[in-house]
Amino acid sequence: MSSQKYYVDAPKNYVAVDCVIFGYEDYELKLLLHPRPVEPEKGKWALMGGFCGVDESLEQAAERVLEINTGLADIFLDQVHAFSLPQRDSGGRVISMVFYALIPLFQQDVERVNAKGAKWFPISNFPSLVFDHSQMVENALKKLQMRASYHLVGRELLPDQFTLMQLRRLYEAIFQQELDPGNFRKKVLSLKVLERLNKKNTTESKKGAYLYKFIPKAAAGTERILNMGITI
Amino acid sequence: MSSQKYYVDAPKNYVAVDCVIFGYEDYELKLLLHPRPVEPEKGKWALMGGFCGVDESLEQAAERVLEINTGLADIFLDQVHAFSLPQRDSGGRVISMVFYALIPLFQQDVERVNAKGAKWFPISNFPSLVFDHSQMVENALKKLQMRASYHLVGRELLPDQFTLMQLRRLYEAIFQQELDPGNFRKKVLSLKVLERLNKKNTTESKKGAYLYKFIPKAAAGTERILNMGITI
DNA sequence: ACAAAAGTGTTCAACCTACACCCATGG
DNA sequence: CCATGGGTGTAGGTTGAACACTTTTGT
Repeated sequence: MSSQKYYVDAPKNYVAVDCVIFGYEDYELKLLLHPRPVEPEKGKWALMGGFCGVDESLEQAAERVLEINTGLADIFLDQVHAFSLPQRDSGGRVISMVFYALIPLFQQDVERVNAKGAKWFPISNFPSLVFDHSQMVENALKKLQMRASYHLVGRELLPDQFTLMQLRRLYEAIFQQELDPGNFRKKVLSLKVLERLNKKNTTESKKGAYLYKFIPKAAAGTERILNMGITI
Repeated sequence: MSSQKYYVDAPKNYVAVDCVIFGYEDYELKLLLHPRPVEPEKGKWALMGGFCGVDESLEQAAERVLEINTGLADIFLDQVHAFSLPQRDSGGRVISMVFYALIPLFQQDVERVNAKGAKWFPISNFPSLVFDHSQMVENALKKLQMRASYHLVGRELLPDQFTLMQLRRLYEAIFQQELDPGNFRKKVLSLKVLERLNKKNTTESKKGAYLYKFIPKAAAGTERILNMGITI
């Protein structure tokens, strides 16, 4: 079927994906950047990206970019926005689909990440980026906040087992604001998507805090809205 | 700058836009479809679409498609999702960006719309569509519902002046559920984005209802969330 | 008179917010 | 003993859902 040539006269474009890669460490939301490996603007800080081949979907292209740069597969990915102003890339007319990815930082392939000079930056303080990549980050963060106010996002960013304090600190990092510990606990537990384990973590507090894990998606009840007051 | 040839070896793809065009009439949300004008699948019901040229953004391409088919410019457009499975279009590998558009139905160019057999269908009952277009409609409706629960969308779909009943009927059409007249009125007015005029519409009720209009965006206060209970 | 929509008010439950308070323990 | 986080409880305000009630007028 695709051997037929229906659209021979139609224009073709370069199509790329750019990945806004989020991780969480040291109570901070982080962003993975690398020095752009190709001209133009070679060497300047940029999002990781690549062209979309003719036999792969945009999602597959983004997975490929992630796998090459972090060694990780099976990563949460979500479309953010397509950037397509004809002059956005000084190297040519490239339509770029932005994805954001959520990476469990502790299980990354550190050597591969470091190999080409990639670095994690705190979301609150990262260098200026090539082209429209800064705007891509801004859009991606908004979309992540949106998602985080509807779904608990810890599953993709935290270890399998975690304390409620760790989950709260993650949310504080995502929304850049402090949250009331007691209220956060009650709200999150009311969602009934966490299971308390019979273990305690005593490294981060004297008393020790119960560890929780996410109920497997299939078994989880209907998730409810988490009202984090995001108005767009 | 774009005369430089940086990306000569990179793959190129056909890129298209498809528009999910929403209108509102007779207390129903409607969808504009036309018989697909080209092979393959020529003649079957489809969204209006077109290829993205090398000198225009995706948004400009969508505006062009809209202008050609409805005669309207300056239409509200919002990106929905990019569909890019390699086999999604049996005519070739086309990456398609879906937009939804909100059209003030009463000011459309009826002749132009009818010229190529286009028709408005109620959102609750439209024919099956080519390729993945049905899924595009589904995604677009969800996105519209999302937007409508954050922003009052009447500005793009209703006449300049309208009654609160008309606005409520619009929301009932978008969310496919009845809304309490009293509560809707209170909620909407509390947003402080409507201005009551000293005129009444007496064609839809015996008593007559005040007409309202949207406060111009610049002068409007900060819009607040309209909680229509949408969980995604 | 009656039906239908306009417009206002009231009640109850649910929820969010801001705290206070006790518990456990490592230093 | 005291600072820190763990965990529970509570008082007050806000909001949404359901619904009662009065007003107005065309038929």
